[in-house]
Amino acid sequence: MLHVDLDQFIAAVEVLRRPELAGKPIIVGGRGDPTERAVVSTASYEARAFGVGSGMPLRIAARKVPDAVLLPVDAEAYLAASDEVMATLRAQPGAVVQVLGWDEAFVGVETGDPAAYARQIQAVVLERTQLHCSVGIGDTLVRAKNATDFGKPAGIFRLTAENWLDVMGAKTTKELWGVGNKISARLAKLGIKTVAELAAADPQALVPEFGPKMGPWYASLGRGDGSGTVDDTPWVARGHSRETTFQTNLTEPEQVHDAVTQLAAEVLKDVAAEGRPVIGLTLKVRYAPFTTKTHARKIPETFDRAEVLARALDLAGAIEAGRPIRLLGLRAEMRMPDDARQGHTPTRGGW
DNA sequence: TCTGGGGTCCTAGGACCC
DNA sequence: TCTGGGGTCCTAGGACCC
Repeated sequence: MLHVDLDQFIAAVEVLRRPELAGKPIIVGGRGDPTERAVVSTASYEARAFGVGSGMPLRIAARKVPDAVLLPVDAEAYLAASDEVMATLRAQPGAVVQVLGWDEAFVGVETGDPAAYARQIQAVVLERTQLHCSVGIGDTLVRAKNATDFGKPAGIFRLTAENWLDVMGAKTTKELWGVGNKISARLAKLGIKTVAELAAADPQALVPEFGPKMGPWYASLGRGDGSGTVDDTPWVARGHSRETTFQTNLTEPEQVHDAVTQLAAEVLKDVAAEGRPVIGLTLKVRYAPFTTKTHARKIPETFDRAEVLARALDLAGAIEAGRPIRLLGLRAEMRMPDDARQGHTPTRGGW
């Protein structure tokens, strides 16, 4: 199968409607204001040369590239461009398309010459949308996904059981799709630093540290193994969430009370607007300095307004118990029944 | 250097049941 | 008086992805 990934997608879309920006360092993020709390969504290659990348605070990025063109995120424009790209992929002969995000998708196809098919995709996407893409070819989803990195920009690379360890073996486990900083560090504690070491690990030996599912799953990631099937089942969202980040941290109990109450009210509106039954509603908080540590409160299914507010206040109380209060953001999540994809391979994230 | 906003999935531990 | 062994469900918390 193939993994198709648009090159510097967001920046490229911006250049298409403002051709005079071509060749300039472009940074897209937040509202395009580097004095605000926001992060970089995408930087053009010219900006990346200064060390700017996705997820970097906008303030820092702007400091690194004084001459950068800073642009606000325009989600609608990117979604429209994305739809065109995905429609183009679906129109290819024999293509089964699984969308992973605005700018990437798996394409499953039976062909004797995947490289030629990949070149064809690049040509037709460029012709139809004026966007360049890189293509990874692989015998599993994991290998195809990792292969794309070696094809960038605008190239093609192939990873199979044959060359997986030759190419990936010496890399750190963090390079793997699904292994981040935390898991990489926990693996290192077990003496596993490289992909080759993870590939050689006994899957059962990882169970005590990572659990019955994730332990063997990480071992298979190290080998590049996993599903070899592209799944084009129409997407059904399992949940929706709303998140707010405060421009300055909240420090007073009254501020926390007001903010939690307001978010709870917003998400209640979302629940009412959701056509399907909602089976859960959770409020979470984010602290500064940034940690993933959260407090959460599950809201009963009645979604009685008073009940929601009571839980919100309970959450506010829990926040205040962990003084001093330095509240960075709040998040409210609702969940819908997810009978559609029971037992699906964990890919975590994406669409 | 200081952290968006939208998602997905897994796990530990407690409550409860037979 | 002290306490098996198995199961399910729920809550809170954590990790990762784009």
